[in-house]
Amino acid sequence: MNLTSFVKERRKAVKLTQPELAEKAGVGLRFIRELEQGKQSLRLDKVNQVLQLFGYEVGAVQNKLNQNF
Amino acid sequence: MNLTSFVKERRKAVKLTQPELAEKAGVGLRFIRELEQGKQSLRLDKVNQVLQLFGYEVGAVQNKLNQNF
DNA sequence: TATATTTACACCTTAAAGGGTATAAAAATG
DNA sequence: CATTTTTATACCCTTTAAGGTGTAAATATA
Repeated sequence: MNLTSFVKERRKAVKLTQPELAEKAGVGLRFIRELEQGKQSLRLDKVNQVLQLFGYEVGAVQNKLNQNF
Repeated sequence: MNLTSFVKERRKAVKLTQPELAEKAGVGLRFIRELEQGKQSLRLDKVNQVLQLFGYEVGAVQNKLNQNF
C-alpha cells in the first residue's frame, strides 16, 4: 500500500473532499492533490499531518525489490 | 520503529559511516545527519533514497495515538 | 443531457530544504 | 593519554516545495 492510494482511499472512506481534508490536516489544497497524485518530493512533516488524521504516520516498510545490504 | 533510529541502526549494522551512507544513497552528508537526528521536514524522495539501500521504503504505518476517523 | 461539484493544471511569490565547505566536538583506537 | 576517525554545528548559496489564486477538465447528480 503506497502513500498515494492510502490517502485517496482513506479520504473517500470517510467521505471527505480534498479541500475538506486539506483544512482538517492543516495543509494546502495543492499539497493534498500532489500527495494523491504520487509526487515523490513532498515534505515528510506535511505527509504526517495528513496521515495522523487517520491514525497513521510515515515509517519504514519493507520493499520487495532489490536490497543492497 | 521510527525513521531516525531505523536508519541509524541499519547503518551501523552494515558498518558504514555517515559520509559513506550519504554517498551510496546519493544524498548530501547533511541530509543523513538531519535524518538521523529526527528532523521532521525532510523530503520524502531523499528519505526513500536512503531506505532503498536497506530494502525499505517510506509507507503509512499505524500509530498508537489518537485517531480522528 | 444540463448543472453542480469535485479534481487537475498553471502562474507567481515566499520560505526553507539541501548541498558544499569549514570548524568544533565527540568517540574510537593505538 | 595522544591521535585518528567519526559526528555535529554554522555559514552561504541554489533550488524547489508549498500556498494562494484563477481556470479548465472531469466527475457526479438532477
